Amino acid sequence: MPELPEVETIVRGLRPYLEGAEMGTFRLLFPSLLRRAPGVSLAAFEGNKITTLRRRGKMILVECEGGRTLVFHLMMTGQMLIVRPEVPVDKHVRLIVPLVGRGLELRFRDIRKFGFLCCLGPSGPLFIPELEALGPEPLEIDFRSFACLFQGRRGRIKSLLLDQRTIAGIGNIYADEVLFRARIHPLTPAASLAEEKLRTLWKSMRAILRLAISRKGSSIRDYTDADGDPGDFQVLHKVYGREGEKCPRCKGAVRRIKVSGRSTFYCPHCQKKL
DNA sequence: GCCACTGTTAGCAT
DNA sequence: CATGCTAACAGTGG
Repeated sequence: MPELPEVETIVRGLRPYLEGAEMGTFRLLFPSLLRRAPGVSLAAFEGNKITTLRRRGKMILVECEGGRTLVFHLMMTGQMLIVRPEVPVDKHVRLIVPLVGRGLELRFRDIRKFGFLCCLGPSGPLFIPELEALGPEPLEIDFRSFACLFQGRRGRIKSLLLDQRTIAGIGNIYADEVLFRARIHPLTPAASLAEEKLRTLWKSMRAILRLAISRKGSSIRDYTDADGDPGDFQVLHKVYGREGEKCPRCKGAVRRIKVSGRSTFYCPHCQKKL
């Protein structure tokens, strides 16, 4: 579930707990969490101090002294929790990282086991394709560059917004919300969008993501930030999950279709097909 | 119980 | 190469 706004919220919540903290002995409860593990040991991170927490797309980067970095991806159900050690460890906890001297630990919990962790740095790889292949950040890209993303592309606009190599961090919910705000039909061939429409799309993308971040993301299913705050952007979802409800703009009914195998909500009246 | 559905992505087919 | 489907997994709801 976590898309860019949720991951950004999680990172901001974790910062005060993690930056400057020394990591103790890792407990890896689900070894498959570790991706491309050969030659990489978590033990190399023990005793390292965390310097900086960053977000890239939907990934969380934990940068450590000594040039090592932990890259987490929450996929659909991953959670990063800061808890006291006496809090019971349930069966979905995949990794425990004690924070030395703080009476707390970081736990990676993930019901569906899709999430992963990559270790970068000395002795391990410096680059991983997951990170390198990522497209630009939606809140950093300028309009000119944004427009170029869709030139000569044959895909439908929603599919491309979801494609992390095209642009990073947008998932199913925000793709629908952005397209609704821009009044663009999700099946519109991306290359057919006129400059004016693309500018509207760019502005809508920025507005929706910024608003969602300010509301600490959307509380859906397993999501909460580090402090257990579920966020409240979901009440502002205009179309996502609202099949049959009235469009807030024209009062017509919100429709649901499949695009790239994903549930897609839109208003057929406001978002005309080209 | 069974089946359909779920917010992501890699990998394979086209 | 680019694009589209499906499986990977576990839980929930009809």
